[in-house]
Amino acid sequence: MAFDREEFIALLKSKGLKITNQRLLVLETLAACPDRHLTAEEIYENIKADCPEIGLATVYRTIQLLLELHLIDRINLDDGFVRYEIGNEREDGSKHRHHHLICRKCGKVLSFQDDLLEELEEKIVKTTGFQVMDHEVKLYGYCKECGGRTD
Amino acid sequence: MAFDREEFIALLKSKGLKITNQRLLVLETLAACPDRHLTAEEIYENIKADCPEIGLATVYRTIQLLLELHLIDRINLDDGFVRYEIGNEREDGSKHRHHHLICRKCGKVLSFQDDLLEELEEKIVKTTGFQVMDHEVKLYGYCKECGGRTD
DNA sequence: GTCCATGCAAATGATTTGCAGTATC
DNA sequence: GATACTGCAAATCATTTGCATGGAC
Repeated sequence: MAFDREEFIALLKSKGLKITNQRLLVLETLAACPDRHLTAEEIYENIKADCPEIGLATVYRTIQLLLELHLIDRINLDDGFVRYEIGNEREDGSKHRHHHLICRKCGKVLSFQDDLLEELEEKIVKTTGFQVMDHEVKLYGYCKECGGRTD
Repeated sequence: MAFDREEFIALLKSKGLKITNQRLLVLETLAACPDRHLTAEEIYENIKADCPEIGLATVYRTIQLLLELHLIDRINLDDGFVRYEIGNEREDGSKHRHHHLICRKCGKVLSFQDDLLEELEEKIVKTTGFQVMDHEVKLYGYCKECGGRTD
């Protein structure tokens, strides 16, 4: 899952958008690093290896496009950089966003999947009438390697 | 809780920091709107009513200071602005951060408190060895008033 | 009086935008 | 061949910083 080149091309076509090498490269770069969380600058640097003429503005414009197509997600780890990762919707189309464990010492980011929040979402609908469609969870702490806190 | 002027003054003194009107005003402004989530610019505009000579840079510097003192929290609702709110630690000093419900239609932000995540945190320690110290949860959806989704 | 804090203006840095050239359809 | 997309450079906008003045202790 995650990235199907033909599917992406078909999607672009169906929207009347052009298939360009740059668009393929940006999505491929994000698909190639499902565990890393790349900044726009990192995506740009990665692509420049294969395609030195690409411009940073194009990377930003493509990211915008991919966000609108719901192919990628934006993550903000509050380290001053916005990051992006390939999206993962469930077969039924509902979001199955995974969450992030952020190490306060080394900055490493681990991902985990958990649907524990469904219980919480139900509770919220009952008490506030707010309909929850999506959620984002960030957990801050210390990874196994960094262990002892140094706050 | 939330804001005690005398306590704040004592804290500044104990750190060798000076008590200035600007510092008091920034913290008072945040304490006065516990439910709103103000941007630096909004805090600045609010204070200018009482104290027109205050500079935006001072607001930013004071926010930085208050974050370091753990008196306020930073929230990022991904609307392009970073927001701040008065902190609320529990008596035992542990964090009791509340979470945010963000309406995709009107942009309203509701807060809620819930410790449901403690269960999840335990699970994470067991499976990954990651020690969770703090967490942040954002739930996106539609508030009671906006009801029907318009995605 | 000392030194920290402030205000202003200039600097920074991520992201965006205008525009002319280029590639896709 | 028309038009959407790209690359470049300039513009933008939140936030930070340098520096001289002002205020707290």
